[in-house]
Amino acid sequence: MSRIPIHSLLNPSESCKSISNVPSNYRDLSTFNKERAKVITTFQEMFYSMLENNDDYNKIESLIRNFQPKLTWSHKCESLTFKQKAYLTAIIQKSIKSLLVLLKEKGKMREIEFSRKEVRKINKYRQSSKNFESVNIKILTQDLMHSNNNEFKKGKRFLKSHIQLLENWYSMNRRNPYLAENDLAYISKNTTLTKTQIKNWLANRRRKDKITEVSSDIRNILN
Amino acid sequence: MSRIPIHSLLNPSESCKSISNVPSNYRDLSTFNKERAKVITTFQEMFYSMLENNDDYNKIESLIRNFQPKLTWSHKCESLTFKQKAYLTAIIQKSIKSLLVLLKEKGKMREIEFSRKEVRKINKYRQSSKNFESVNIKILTQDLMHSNNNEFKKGKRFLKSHIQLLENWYSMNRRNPYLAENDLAYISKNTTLTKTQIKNWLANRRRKDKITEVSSDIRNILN
DNA sequence: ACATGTAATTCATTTACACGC
DNA sequence: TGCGTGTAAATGAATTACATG
Repeated sequence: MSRIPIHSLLNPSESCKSISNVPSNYRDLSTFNKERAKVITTFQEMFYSMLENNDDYNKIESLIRNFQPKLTWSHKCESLTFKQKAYLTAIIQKSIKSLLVLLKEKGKMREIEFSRKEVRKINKYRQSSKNFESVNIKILTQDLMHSNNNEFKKGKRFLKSHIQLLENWYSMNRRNPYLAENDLAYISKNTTLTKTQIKNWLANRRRKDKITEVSSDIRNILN
Repeated sequence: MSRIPIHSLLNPSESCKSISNVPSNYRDLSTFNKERAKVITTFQEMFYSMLENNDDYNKIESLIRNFQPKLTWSHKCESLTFKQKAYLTAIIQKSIKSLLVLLKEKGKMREIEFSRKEVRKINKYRQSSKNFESVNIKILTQDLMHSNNNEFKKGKRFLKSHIQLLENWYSMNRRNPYLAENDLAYISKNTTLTKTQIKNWLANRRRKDKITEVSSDIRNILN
């Protein structure tokens, strides 16, 4: 698995230097960077192991959330002014957000399963705010992009074996092709598909039948 | 031959109205538009007759170049400020450029049918020179202006009736699916396909048979 | 002119997601 | 909530065009 240079994503050392009022006591800043580098390394290991384990988005997100305070370590730097600390913190949090958005947009992750309400709120915001783009800093490197691991891209075909299983379930439940509790668990266990994917697949499958039924009706009328 | 609304492409009357400081003397502006409409009409006639005569790209380009001063007639409007004149001129020149780019990009133009040698020379040149775009040896063909009629786009499907005819010819000549003089004339007469298209189609058709033959051989071995 | 390789495009289909009931 | 429905985005096979030897 090719890796994002998370270090460069989250490491604000460049930004540190560009802070308007660099503290006279450089020792503190360098300590900050050194300590944070350790934290990032730990974070990175955990992050990638989660990706490799196909852990779900919620889990990864909570990892990131839990690491945020450690990553924004600046409050321990006593020689930094409040403003500088805030600035550093903001940079890192922005980077973290970018990381998530990026992963999602590039198909490396899928939508957080927000509540219905939240989803709508986010979409509204997305539509109204043109600043959304700027939150999503494109700090992306080629490495991440050329990895072919875009599991959650839109048209990405499911494995044939999974399709087979779904089709089997469907033909067996043709009379009432709607999921019961057990069904979802069963399919979920025997594939790597998420709950949403399974539901979507069935919705699309039902529609397909409907459409082809109609068109064959039309064909019969015409012939 | 259906025609592009060159008038609407080149006519900046809309833009005129949106000029920030519309001259107090409207007469001049309307004169400008009226006069220019005449020039555009003349231009249009010549433009289309060149297209119909299959004149080459250079010739058409020089027509356009020669007409530019007349089309950007604004310098004759005394009540317009210099800034306004410049603005009108810029609009029209932009439109003219757009016209050319449009014609090229929309597949309205195709390569001239050069001799074999010439084609290779051009391709060599094309590869070495990145400025080739501006040299551009393209001509426009007959009914190219019909907006849905991008005959020379690559993946554009032939008419079903034409395919039918070609397939019929092919199945009847399966033993020796190569064109004799008469064949070409026959197909040509009963379709709107060019000589090159027919030859290409047959080459692709022969290849298709070949491929599927091979794969059925393989299938037989495997079964 | 041809076989062949391959670029560019189209089209039907698959997956994902928004929205309203 | 789950569902039907509309539709966006991506895929992959097939089609057409063109380069080269």
